[in-house]
Amino acid sequence: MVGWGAPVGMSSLPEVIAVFGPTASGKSTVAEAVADRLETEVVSADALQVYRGLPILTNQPEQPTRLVAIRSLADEMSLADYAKLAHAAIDELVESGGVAVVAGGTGLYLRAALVDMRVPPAPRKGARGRWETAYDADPAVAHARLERIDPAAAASVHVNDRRRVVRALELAEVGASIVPERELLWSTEMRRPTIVFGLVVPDETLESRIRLRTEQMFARGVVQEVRRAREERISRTAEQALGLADLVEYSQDEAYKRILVKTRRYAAYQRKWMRRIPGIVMIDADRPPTEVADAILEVARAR
RNA sequence: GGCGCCGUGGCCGAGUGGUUAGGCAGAGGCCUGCAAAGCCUCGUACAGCGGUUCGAGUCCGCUCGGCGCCU
Repeated sequence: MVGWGAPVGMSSLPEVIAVFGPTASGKSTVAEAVADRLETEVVSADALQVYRGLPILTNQPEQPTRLVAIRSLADEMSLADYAKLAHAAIDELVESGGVAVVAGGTGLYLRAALVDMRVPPAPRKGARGRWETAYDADPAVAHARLERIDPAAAASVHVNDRRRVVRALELAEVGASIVPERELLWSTEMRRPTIVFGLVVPDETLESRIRLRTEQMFARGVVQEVRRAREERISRTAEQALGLADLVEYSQDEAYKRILVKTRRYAAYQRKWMRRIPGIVMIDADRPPTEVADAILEVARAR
């Protein structure tokens, strides 16, 4: 990958092996196989699998995986929280076993796990609500205000982007900025020696896997799962789980269709991320997971 | 066979004489504490043919297709 080289003639592995790919590409199974062979564990980089209570809907892996089911549905999650936990998990695995396997579905989370992005501070108490109110009163005025106190931020955040205008204002107010001093999101400066693999699956294969998985979700009882989960408070972040709203607002048949459409869209989104990850090594994943895992280990060792 | 209704871009769906409806899907881009999210950009379609008109998706006729009702 970058920043380090293996001694010539020696077979050595990077400290972190990351696996990324679109939903239903077989990420978790492959990652588990890789981890098994290396006698280590998988650290999940998935914004929704962190929640407990929706194992079917969020397609949580069967094998115990780090950072899966660690939060209750009432909790909010954030990039900064995740990054801290991910770094700790990776460090622990590397220190004890020499290598950690990171498997991601959420592009941003995967990047945050691998790179040391300096995530700007959390909003001060009340700041978020205050700026949201201001924004709702008049977006143009809010944006103009941002322009005065943080021109760079104003230039990079569109007036219609409520979330970011609000976030930028919270930060500008305390002297920070939503605009990073250094581009780290796409940086090749990893925290540790790392190699990232991208699972490549043909369109038709992905489509049929998505269908199969969605059908299985229903067969396994997502409807009941969601109904039960809905009885309690669900945080704004957990609320975004794909299908969570559809399953209560629409008939089962209609919900199935919507989930299919959204899952496809999500897969396309992940593929875009995949293409942009610097230094990513594409691996043909249109074959049994164990073979994919072998291919990954082979490439990783050759580095 | 007769009568009536309908036929809009991949889908849904406004529009009844004179600027681009809109939504969803799709494509491209952005993204630094909500990322399975959010934001930006991108579509000249009106079943076909003919007619009326300065001008028709919008009016008239015929044809085709669909639905309904009646003999």
